[in-house]
Parts: sequence; structure tokens; C-alpha cells
Amino acid sequence: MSSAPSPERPAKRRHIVETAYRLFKRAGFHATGIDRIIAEADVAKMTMYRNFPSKEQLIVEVLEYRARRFGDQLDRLTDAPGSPEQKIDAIFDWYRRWFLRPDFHGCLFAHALAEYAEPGTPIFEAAARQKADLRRRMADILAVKVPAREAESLAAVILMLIEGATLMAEMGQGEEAIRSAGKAAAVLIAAEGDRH
Amino acid sequence: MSSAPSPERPAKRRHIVETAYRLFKRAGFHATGIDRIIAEADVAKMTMYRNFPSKEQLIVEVLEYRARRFGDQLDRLTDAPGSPEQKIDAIFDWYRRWFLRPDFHGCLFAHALAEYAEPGTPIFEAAARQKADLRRRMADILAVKVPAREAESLAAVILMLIEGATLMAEMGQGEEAIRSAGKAAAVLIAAEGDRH
DNA sequence: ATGTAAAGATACAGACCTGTCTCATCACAA
DNA sequence: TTGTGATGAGACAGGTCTGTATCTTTACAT
Repeated sequence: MSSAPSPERPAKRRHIVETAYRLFKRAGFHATGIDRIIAEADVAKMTMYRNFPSKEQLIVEVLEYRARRFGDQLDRLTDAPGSPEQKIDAIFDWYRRWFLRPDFHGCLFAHALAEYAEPGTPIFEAAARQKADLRRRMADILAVKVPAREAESLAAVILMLIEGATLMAEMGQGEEAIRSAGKAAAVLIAAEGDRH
Repeated sequence: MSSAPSPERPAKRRHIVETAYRLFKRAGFHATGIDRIIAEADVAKMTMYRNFPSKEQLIVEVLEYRARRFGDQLDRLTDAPGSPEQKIDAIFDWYRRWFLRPDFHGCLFAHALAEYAEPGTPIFEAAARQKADLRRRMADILAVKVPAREAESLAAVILMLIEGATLMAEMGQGEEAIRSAGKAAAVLIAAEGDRH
């Protein structure tokens, strides 16, 4: 059954997700209508609604798609051998480069939380998962150097620095912000390390 | 001319702003329609449009109204005599209490930046002003202890911690976040102080 | 060549959006 | 009492929103 569909027939799904991502990122979720997405993707409306049951589900899949891509990039960055300090620094450097990109428009996950603030809803949970995942990754990195409990709260603080820096970057102060945040993270890691 | 209007006749303005604030905070800007605002405020549509030329201008006034209230509260908090460390700690404590309020729904200014991301537009600028103002206040506090240049970047880092903690609070982790952020801020202030 | 599934095109429903217009009502001042 | 300005109430315009239905066209496998 389904008889081996040709390799690229349902490639529209991905195309729609990527187009929607580009528009959501630039203009936000509520402000981006389905009509705009299908026009930009050059796709019929029914193609969109046959692949995604609703706009909400499309948003969730966009968020999951981007979370996967972000996670993959982070894996490549932190799989290289190095000290926890070097790995955290590499993450800060990734953000620095992101802030410089001309298509930078802030964090899609934070924006999703802003527009869909109700806990328990699919969009909220998808966005919250990405933040929890990033925190987990950093805690794992830091656990090499400090006890698990301290690694957890240190990771939380570094996550806050990163999220704050991303907000500053939306206001055009990303370069300075990520530099200060990176230095602060190094100081905090060193201070925690001294106690063990 | 204008012949001394009765003391409370144009009190509708403030009532509309406060009602709009309550709704924007809960559901976001795009998701909150004018019809909903006037229904909740129990006001005629023309009363709204006679006081505010557009929804955009209403949003700007809501943001300015809240920025003023926040500034006033911060003044009361930091005008009391005390060390810079104590004043910064008082600010963190204000956030801790804010996070615990049942009507907490995240930072309205950050949400405005998320939904209206275009620099130069009135809403974006109104939101950015609040963040710049908070940073300025903290830099002034810290300038008592460290040189102006270091006070500036220390204030930026503390602002990032606060903004990050606010995001964590939206995800139900405000208590832990603000505690960790406050400790981190104290460490960073101490570290900077040691160098002078 | 023919069957099948995906996609295009397009009209449509029903709701909601911002903003305007008109007219009746109310409070208050001279 | 009469005039004035703010407000209430509600219709309305013109557009956009999400989501559905219908019909035609395309592309590919057998």
C-alpha cells in the first residue's frame, strides 16, 4: 500500500514549512495570514490544508522544524572536543554570528510565547520545549566541570543571558550585548568552578 | 476656550487605556480587537476613536502609561538610601514579586517588540524606550560603585538577566530563575567592584 | 494507455478586523 | 431654558481571516 511514492512528491510540506517560517519570523504569527503564506510559497490553498489541519498545527511544525535545525547546528558545534568553557563560548559565538545576519528578527520561540501565552496549548509547549532543550544541552556541557545541581542553575543563568541578549539584538544592540553576556558567563563559570 | 471642563469628564481615556492594557497583556496585541476592548471597557466605539486616532496610537499610549507606572514604582524602590547592591537587589525582588502575581503574563514591552518588530515604528520605539530607560536607571545606580563605562555594561548584563528571567517566568520557572539571576548579578557586581 | 493520487484554481461561508458615519441622549453652564 | 460638547448605540464599508468545497489539471506507476 502507498506503493513507494516517488522520492520528492510530498516535498511541498517542507517548502510550505520553510516559507511559513520566513514569513512568521519577519512579521509574526497573527499578522501572517494563510493567504500570504500560500501566495509566497506559490501553492494552492488546499495543498496547504491537506498537509496541515490548521494554522496552529502549521505553526507547531514550523517551530519543531526550526528547533531540530538549531539542535543539529548546536550538536556540530559542541561535539568537537574541548572544555566546557570553550563549548559555551562557541555557543555565544554562534549567537553573535546569528545577530549579524541581515535576516535576523529575534527568537521565533520567544515570539511564539509572546503571541500564544497560554500554557498547555500546542504552540506554547513547542516553544517551551526548545528553551528547555537548550538549557539541558548547556547543563550537560557544564556537568563535566561542576556538580549536576550547580550545572543546572548555571545553565539557567546562561540561558537567561542569551535570551536577554537576543532581545537586545532585536533593538540593534546585539553585538555589545552578546560580548558582555559572554564575558559574564565566563566569570560566572569560573566563580562556580572555584568552589569545587 | 475649553472653559474648565468638569474635573472627571475625559476620564474615559484612562479607563480605555487601562482596559486595553489588561486585554493586551493577556491575549497579545493582534489577537485583541477594538470591539473587544470597547465591550470590556463598556464604552462606545466612537468614544475610543475620538480619544485615540488608531489602534496603533492606543497601543503606544498603553505602553507609555505602563512605562510611567513602572518607572514610578522603581523610583520609590531605589530612592531609599542604600548601597548599589541593595538597590539592584530591591529591583530583583520587585521582579520576584511580580512573577508571583496571578495576573502575570510576561513583559508587555517584550511582547510588543515581538509583534511589532519594525524599528522606527511608534510601537517598536515606545517598547525600546522602556528597556533603554531601565538600563539607564541601573547604570546610574551602579555608577556610584564602579566607573561609568563599567556601570553601563554591567547594567546591560543585569538587564539581560532580568529579561531572560521574565521569559523563564512566562514558562512557569520564574521563582527559580529570578533567584539564580539575582545571585549571578551579585557575583558580577562583586567581581567588577574588585577591579576598582 | 490507463488508473490514481497529488496539486492547482477558485468560489464560498462565516466570522472578525479597523475605522467611519449618523443620530439620539446626557450632563452641565450660562 | 437653551446651547454645547462628550457620549451611547448601532449600522455600515471594505477588507482580511481561517477553513471548506468543487472541479480541473498534472504527474507518475503500472
